[in-house]
Formats: sequence, structure tokens, C-alpha cells
Amino acid sequence: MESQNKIFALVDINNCYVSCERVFNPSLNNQPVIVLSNNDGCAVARSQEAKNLGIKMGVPLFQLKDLVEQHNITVLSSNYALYAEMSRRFIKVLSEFVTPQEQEIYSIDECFLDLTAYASNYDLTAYAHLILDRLLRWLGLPACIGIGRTKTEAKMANHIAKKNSYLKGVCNLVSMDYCSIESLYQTIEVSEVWGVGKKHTEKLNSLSINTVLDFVCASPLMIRNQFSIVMHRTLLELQGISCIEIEQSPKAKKQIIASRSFGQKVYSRDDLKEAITLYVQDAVSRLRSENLLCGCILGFVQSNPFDSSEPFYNKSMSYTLPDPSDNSLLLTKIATTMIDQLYQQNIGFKKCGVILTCLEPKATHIYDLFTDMNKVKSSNQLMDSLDNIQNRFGKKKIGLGASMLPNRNWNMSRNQLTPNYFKWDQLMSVK
DNA sequence: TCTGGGGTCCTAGGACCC
DNA sequence: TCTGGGGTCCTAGGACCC
Repeated sequence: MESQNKIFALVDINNCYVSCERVFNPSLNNQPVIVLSNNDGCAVARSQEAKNLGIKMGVPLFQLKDLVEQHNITVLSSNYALYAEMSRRFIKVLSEFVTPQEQEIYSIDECFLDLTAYASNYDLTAYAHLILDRLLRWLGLPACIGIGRTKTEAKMANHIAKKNSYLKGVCNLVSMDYCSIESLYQTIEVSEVWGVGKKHTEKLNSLSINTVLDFVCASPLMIRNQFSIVMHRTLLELQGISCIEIEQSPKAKKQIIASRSFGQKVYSRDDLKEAITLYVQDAVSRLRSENLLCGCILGFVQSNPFDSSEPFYNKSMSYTLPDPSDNSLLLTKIATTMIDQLYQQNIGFKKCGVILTCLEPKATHIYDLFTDMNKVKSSNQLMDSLDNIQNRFGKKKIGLGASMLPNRNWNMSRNQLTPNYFKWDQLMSVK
């Protein structure tokens, strides 16, 4: 087994939405700026100056009113078309530094790079500065780069780069001596670790794990027992054992969500139906643009979760389509029928939406199931193939394995697995 | 009186991320 | 009065089957 030492980098645009706005409006430079969410409800991006004023992520605008007036903060509605375009350019610039296999588009403003192959020919810190320089000169976007042995470590390094201006945007934990890392980790709260959220922070604190250093020194076995396998992986990653690989992007979506909060409470069934109809159109157009089919549709309605004077009403319904479809009329009909079921009088609805579970259309052709299987040479590869098939079919499980290879060993000739061997509905455990 | 057990599938809910 | 939207993954528990 190869267990090569890897080196990952995380490139992250600083204050992404605000930085994008500043490219086209330089008068915003050095000013406190916030960008709002869809309905202008709350702050989803803040400039450094705004962060310095104590404005937190996700705070509703009405709570910021005084601060905005007091400090003359510029408040902008979001312009997602602009951010998407800048993101596209950002990814393009990075693609000139690594091969496509070495680049993972993680989010609108973040890319992971696998720099393993460059370590022998380059000083990676200098290489990272080169990347930052080009992003700034070509796009006008400021960014930071963290470098580590694993993706989680690269994330941590990125955080350190952002918080310590003397690093000039690059933190390379791979080349840093352990004492320096230790003293840095001692000052960072465990909540900053990628994968450690609010709830886990509380629990970790109760176990006397408060800093990143505390966490890195914890026993993986104890963490596995107290938390889930995800947290276990996070710890191993911070200890330098790479568990999360670069993923070839873009990956096919597993679900598509379309939902909005209403500006005011909605009491009418027809209004809900009208809204859900729009969301289905939106979801289906995204479904088609990715060349996917919907296997299952879920509709949900909610009252206002912030209103403590009323119980929170939160209901959903799902329907598995007998045949995967991207027919918007059909899906709209199903969704509005669901609204009829979910609707209740005298409830002030604040939000509704649909979730489509996606399938890849070509997987509905039985022969495609076997293209992977025919290449299988080891049990690991078999598991991968099963995963692939399972992914294509959503969460339905497929009983291959024993039933597929009764009383035979793994060395059997693969071409005996002809498509005729199985019946369609034996493969899918769907009614 | 003692009342199986292993497996699958589905759903709801929780936690995290940006 | 006003509180985002779009995602992924994991787990517990119930129904059901043989």
C-alpha cells in the first residue's frame, strides 16, 4: 500500500463577496462593508473593517442598525452572478499552477491544491506567494494560502495565515518546526478546526479540550468513542495522517434544494402553492442543466423558528418516483399536492421549499452498471464499484456481493458477469 | 415462566460546511 | 416589524422480513 507523504494547500479568497465588490468599486477599499443575504435579511460577508467592529457572520440587519449608522458602514445586497464569475476566474488562475487532478474546487471562494509533486522542485512557500501575487495582479482579489500534510491541516494553516499579518498571506506548516506549531496551536480555540462546530466545541470543552493543541494531543480512540467517525478522521488529519483526498470536481450533485423565506408570514394555501411552483421550476432547471434526473422529491413547510410565542411547525413529505424524471409539470403537480397535505389553517408559514434527490440518467441503463464491475480486480476495487453504483442510484442499497458471486472466489474471470445474468429489479431493491 | 436474531430499508433529526 | 440558502454526511430507531 502506498502511504506517501502528501502536501496540500488551501487557497481562500479573503472576505470573498466584499473583495469582489471592491474590484469594481475601489471606493469601498479600507471602508467597513457588509454584504447581505438573499432577502437582505442578514450579513453574510464582512470586510475586515466590519469584522473589527464586531459584526458576526449571519447577524440580522435590524440588529446592526445602530452600528451601521454610527460607523457609516456600506451595506450591499448580494450579487451572486458577479461572485460566480469572479470565482470562475479564480479557479482558472489556479489551474495554471497545478494539473486538473491536483485541484479541487471546494466552494465559491476556496480551492484545495495537491502540491505533493512540486515539493522537490519548489520552495512551496515561495510558490504560494507566486500564486497570491498573480491572483492579486490579474483579478484584484486578495487571498491566503495554508499548506499542510492533510486537508484539515491546510485549513488550519490558512486560518493562521489570515490571523497573522507577518506571514504575508502564506502559512506553511510543513516547513515549520514543531515548537512553533505547538505555540500557535496553543493560542487557537478548538472551534476553529475544520469540522468542529458549536455543539462539538461544547462537548470538547467539557472534556477539557479547549485549544487546537489540546485536541491534537487527544487520543483518537477516545474521540472515536465520544464522537463519530467524522471527528475521529478530523483528529487523525490534524495529527498528519491524510484521510481525505482531493476530489475530482465538479462532482455530480446528490440533491438540489430550492427554498426561500417569506418576507411576511403566509396564511393562504394558494400562496404556498404558488411559491412552491416557482421553486420547483428553479430546481428542475438546475437539474436539467446538470443533466440529471429526479428520483425522489421532498416538499417542506415551516413556520417562524424564531417566534417563541408559537410552536415551531415543520413538516415534510417525500415521494419516490416510479421512473426518474425531469418533467417539471409532473414534479410541480406532486409538490403542490404535497402542499395540500402539509398545509394547516392558522399557521403563519415563513418558509417552504423542495429537495430533489438526483440520479444520473445514464445509470438507468443496465449495461452501464457493469462497465465498472468488469474492471474489478480486488475487493477494494469491488467496494469502490459498489459505491459508484450506489451513488448513481441515490441512497437505495444494492445487494451485490454475495448474491453476485455465489460460491466463487475473486479470481474468477470478470467477463462472466454478463448483463443477462441479472434481472433489473433484482439489482434495485425498489418496489 | 421462559417469547429470536440478523439483516435491510426508510425516515427524522442532528451536525457540520460555505 | 425585520433573522439566508445550498449542500454533505452520520446516527438512531422503527418497520418489516425470514
